[in-house]
Amino acid sequence: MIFFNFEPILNRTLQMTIKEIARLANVSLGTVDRVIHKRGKVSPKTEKKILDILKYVDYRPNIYARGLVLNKLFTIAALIPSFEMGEYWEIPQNGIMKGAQDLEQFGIRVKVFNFNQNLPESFIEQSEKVIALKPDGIILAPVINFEAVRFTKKLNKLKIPFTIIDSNISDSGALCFIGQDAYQSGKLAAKLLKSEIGGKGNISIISIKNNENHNKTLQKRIEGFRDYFLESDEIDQISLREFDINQRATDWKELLRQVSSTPDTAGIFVPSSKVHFVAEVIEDLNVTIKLVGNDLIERNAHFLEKGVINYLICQRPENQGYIALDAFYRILVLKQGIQKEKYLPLDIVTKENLGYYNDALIRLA
Amino acid sequence: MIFFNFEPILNRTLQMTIKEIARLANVSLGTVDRVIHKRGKVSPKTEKKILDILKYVDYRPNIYARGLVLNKLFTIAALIPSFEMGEYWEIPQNGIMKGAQDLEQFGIRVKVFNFNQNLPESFIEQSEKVIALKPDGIILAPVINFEAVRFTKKLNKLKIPFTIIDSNISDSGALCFIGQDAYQSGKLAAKLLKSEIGGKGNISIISIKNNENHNKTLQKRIEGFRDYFLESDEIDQISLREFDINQRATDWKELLRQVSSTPDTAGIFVPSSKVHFVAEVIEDLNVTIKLVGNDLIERNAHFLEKGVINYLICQRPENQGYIALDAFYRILVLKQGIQKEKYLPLDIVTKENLGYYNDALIRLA
DNA sequence: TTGTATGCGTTATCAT
DNA sequence: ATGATAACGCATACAA
Repeated sequence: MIFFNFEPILNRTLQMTIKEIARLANVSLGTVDRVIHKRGKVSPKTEKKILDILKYVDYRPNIYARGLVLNKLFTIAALIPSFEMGEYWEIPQNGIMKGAQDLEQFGIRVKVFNFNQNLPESFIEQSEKVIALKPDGIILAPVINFEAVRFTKKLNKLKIPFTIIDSNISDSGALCFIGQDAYQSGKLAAKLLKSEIGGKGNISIISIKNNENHNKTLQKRIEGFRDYFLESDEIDQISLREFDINQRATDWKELLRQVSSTPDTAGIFVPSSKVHFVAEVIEDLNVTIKLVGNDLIERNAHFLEKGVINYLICQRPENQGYIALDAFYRILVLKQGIQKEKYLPLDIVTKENLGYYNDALIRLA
Repeated sequence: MIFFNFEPILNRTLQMTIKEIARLANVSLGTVDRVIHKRGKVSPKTEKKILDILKYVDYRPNIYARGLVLNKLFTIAALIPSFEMGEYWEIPQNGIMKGAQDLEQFGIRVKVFNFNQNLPESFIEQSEKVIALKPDGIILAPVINFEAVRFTKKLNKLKIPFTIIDSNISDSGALCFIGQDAYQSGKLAAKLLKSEIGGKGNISIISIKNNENHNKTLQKRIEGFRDYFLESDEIDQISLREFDINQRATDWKELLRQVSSTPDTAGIFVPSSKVHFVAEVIEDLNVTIKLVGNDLIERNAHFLEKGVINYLICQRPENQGYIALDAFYRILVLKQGIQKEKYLPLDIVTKENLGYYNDALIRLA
């Protein structure tokens, strides 16, 4: 039987200081510093000698000393949708604010700019404010895809580093993307709903939107949902129907009521946080339709607890904001590298584990 | 319509320094320091004046400066079970090692002590080594309950602060507990299994153990599992059977095969990471029994992918270790407070979302 | 090309 | 009871 007993950390010697390295190399600490920061004006010979030592002792600067002397304040701008209380974007924003609190003492400041996700001109207006601020970094939620792409191009020209959260833009030049795999999220929803309805029956997919824009996340979730059944062998026992509801129509609630109560519906999938609107209808009609949706907002949690919504699939939106901020901390302050893509787990939330997702925000990379 | 646009951070003035506060109070910075650290030898009058100013400006020390001057190395000992590669405790240990890496530059060092969880004398031996090290803090996994309780009493006497992970000890005097709600975990397992078997049939609960000890976590999970059906209205459509398998018996695999293949079994719940042993049997017998268990270890992930295990309930064990370490960082270095209890979410892992749980470790509070 | 001096904010020690 | 000062490790401006 093999037992492990790691002790790599304790075995390491204490961190070397520049002073000690200077002594080892028989030079002054100014010279060592010039090598470390590649400021030149060092003879090739001594440079090599110092580099060798640095490598050998695995020199890592004392972050306290560096933080103290730099005494720098980094400003990060977050450009995310506005929201009313209880709506989805409140959660990522909370994560950003929580990160701001934690990282303030490390020299990271945050300014949030909210735009109306139904008005491209609002995005443009706020994005110009962001640029005027000349931040050290930007966190971008590209929910208005077309304008967001233009914005990223501008940022690349201005050489302002940025991270993307929520939904990705390919080849945007972003430092990293933090978000979800929407396609797989749809597949997961399909699996859960199938299990709930016992493997056969009619399923409705209902998209509820507030504008005409093409919503990538919604589409990918639906795609994944559909594909799950296409790949399944029980394809003939399940039939899918799709409905679109536009909240701008004055009678949208009535329309929603109609599509939700289509006869012989065993299950409904709403690929967004707006699933609670359908839950209201189902509760009101008092029918037993299994319901799966996305995002743990208060309204959805309410119906989850009541058993009207059966499953919610979540993407740790609070962590998205926090991690985006932490990424800048690691890059700007700690001068570390970070991974280019961070896909957060697709959490399955149900009545039974709901309680432990409410304050699940945890720091870590 | 109300839109939010938080900007609390940017509005705050730059952090005050002790020097500036001294100037405001017309004293030297030595006096201010004495007040801050309650070292006395300050006249009540000036003390009050300084305290008022400190409060007014919401003084927060510069952590870089403090870290630099303290230049202290804290040693944390982790006392956790030993493991063979791929076993459950490898994961919490990995989380601890990851935290050690991240926090090393902040002056936190970690030494891990592994004990054999089937041998109380091994725990005693390792716990004595821990005490001999005189660490600044201890992370304890009290899987051998009786001995662990005695150990915590000793720690309280010695005034060595400690945190508890995995399963709790009530009134132990620990700084905090980081773990799971085992009872609720069992309930969740019941819900999932019930949904999978379509709400009726025979279910077996199989406990696989390696010793005679009373295992609190296992018991609570089973309790929760049972209670779910007791509280359910369909109680008469489901029947529960319970089996115990002791791995010390030479023929335990054969026994496991027998209980797993009990006729008319629609579902099996294994309240531990050892569910893969049952999965092997089910796969071998080539029967369609729905299977739910705990913990995302490699062997279980394997059977999840194959569809032999239907659901795994996980408790972010990697984060448990990381958070425990982070707690000490916050207490010892940042001198912050922490919450006394941190229950991690009960994650539901299935074939469809498995991929995103593999590297889900994230820093944060 | 190299070495030296100063200061960042806090803590702790020493005089007064 | 209070004030002055050295030190932590690093970055940088300046002197040699």
